[in-house]
Amino acid sequence: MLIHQQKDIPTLIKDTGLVETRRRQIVQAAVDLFIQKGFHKTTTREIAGRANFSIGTLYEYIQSKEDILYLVCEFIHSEMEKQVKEAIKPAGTGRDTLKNAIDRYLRVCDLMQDHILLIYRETASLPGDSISYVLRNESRITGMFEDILTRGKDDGTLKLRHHRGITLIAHNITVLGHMWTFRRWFLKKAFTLDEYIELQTSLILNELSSHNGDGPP
Amino acid sequence: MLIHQQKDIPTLIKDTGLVETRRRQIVQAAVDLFIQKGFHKTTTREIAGRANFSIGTLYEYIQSKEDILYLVCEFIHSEMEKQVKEAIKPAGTGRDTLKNAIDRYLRVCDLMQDHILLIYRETASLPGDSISYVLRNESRITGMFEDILTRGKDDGTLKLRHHRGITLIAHNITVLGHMWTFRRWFLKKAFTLDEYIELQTSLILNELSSHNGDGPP
DNA sequence: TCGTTATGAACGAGCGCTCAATCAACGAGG
DNA sequence: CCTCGTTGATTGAGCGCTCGTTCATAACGA
Repeated sequence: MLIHQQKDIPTLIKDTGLVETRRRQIVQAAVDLFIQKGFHKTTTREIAGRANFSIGTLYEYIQSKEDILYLVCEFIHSEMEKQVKEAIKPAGTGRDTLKNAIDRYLRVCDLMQDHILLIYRETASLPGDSISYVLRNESRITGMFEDILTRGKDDGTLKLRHHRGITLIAHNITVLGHMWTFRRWFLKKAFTLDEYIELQTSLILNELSSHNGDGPP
Repeated sequence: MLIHQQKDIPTLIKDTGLVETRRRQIVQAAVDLFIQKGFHKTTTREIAGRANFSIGTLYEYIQSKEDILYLVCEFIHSEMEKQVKEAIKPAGTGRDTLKNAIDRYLRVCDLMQDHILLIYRETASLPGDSISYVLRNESRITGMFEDILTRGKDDGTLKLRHHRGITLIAHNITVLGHMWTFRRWFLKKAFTLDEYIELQTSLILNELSSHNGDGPP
C-alpha cells in the first residue's frame, strides 16, 4: 500500500513497531496543533503533551522540530492520495471516469480542508531537501488526473484542442479542489459544495467537448 | 488614488509625513526579508537594520511585529490592485476586454510571484481583526473580473449557461494567476508564461462561447 | 531651550534541545 | 522462587540562547 520513496528520520529507539506507533501519536497531535496555531507558534512541549508523553521522549523519536513538520506533510499527502485512489474506480468511458473522479476528489478536498491549507502555509518552512519529497507527492495527485484524461482522449470521449492541454487541465482540476479550501470564505457564501462541484464539472466537461473554436471573429 | 478602508496603526511620532516615509521604508525592508525567510524567522532587528535605523526607532512607528505584517499585506494588495487597474483599460466588447484583462492580470501575477506567495503563507499569522481587511482587498480583485464578465454578458459577446457562473468564473480567473505562482515548480517546466496565458485564455473563452450542452448522452 | 525624534543596552519570557537519573521488563544464577 | 544485573524506554529540570519589546539618554531642530 502506497510504497513510495520517503525520507527516513533517525531515531534512538530500537523497537521499530514502537517507533511507528509513537510517530503516529506525534503526527496526530501535531496536525491538530499546527492547524490551530501554525507550525511556529506550536511548541515541542505542547506536541509532546498532547501525545501524552514528555518532551524528552519526543526527542527520542525525532531529531528536530522540523522533522515533525515533515512527518505531518508526508502523512497528509499519503492520506489524501489514499482517499482519492480508493474513491476513484475506473467507470466506463474516460469521460465518465473523469466526471466521477472530479466529484470524489472535490469531496475529499472538502473533508481535508484544514489539512490542505496546512500544506500551503507550512511547506515553505521545511528544510530544503524535504521540500522535493513533498513536491513529488503533490505531482502524484495531478498525475492521476492526467491518466484519466489520457484514457478519455484515447477512447474518444474527451476532446482536446491543444496537445499540451492534458497537463494543464490536470493541474487546473487539482487546484480547483485546493481553491475550494483556501477561498472558502468567499465560495461558501455563494455555493454549497454540491453546487460548486456541479458548476465546475460542467465548465470542465464543456472544455472537453467537441465544439467550434474561439467564437465570432 | 485607491481610497479604501484601512486599519490605522498608532504611532508615537507627530509628523505624519515622516510616519509615511518611515513606514514605506519598513515595508520595503520587511517585504524583502519575509519573502526570503518568512515572517517568523525574520527578526525585528533585521527589519530595522535593512531600513537603516535602529530597533528603537522601529518601535516608534509600529506597536508590534504583527503590525508590520499587516502593513506588508496592505501594501502588496494595493500594489496588485493598482497595477491590474491601470493595465486593464476597457477595450471594445466585453469579450475583448476580458481577453485583455486576463492577459494583463496573469502578467502582473508573474511579476509579483513572490508577493502573492507571501500573502498565501502569512495571512494566517495576522491577528484576527486584520484578516477581514485583507479578505476585503482580495475580493476587490475578483470583483473587477465580475464587472467585466457582466459587461460581456450584457453586450452579448459572452455567454453564460448558469446564472451563478459569473461569480465562479471570476474566482477561477483570479486563482489562475495565483496558481501560476504557487505551482511554478511544475508549470514552468511545461509552459512559458505566454503559452500558459494562451492556453488558459482559450479554455476560459471556450466556456463562454455559445455551444451545445454536455456532449453525447 | 524645549519639544520631537533617534538610539541601543537591558530585560525577561519563552523556546528547542540535552542528559543524568529513573523505571520496567526480563532472564541468568543461585 | 527469589535476587540482581542489564538493557532500553521515559522523564523533566535545566541549559543556552534568541527575540520582541522598553526606556533612559542622546541628538537634533526651531
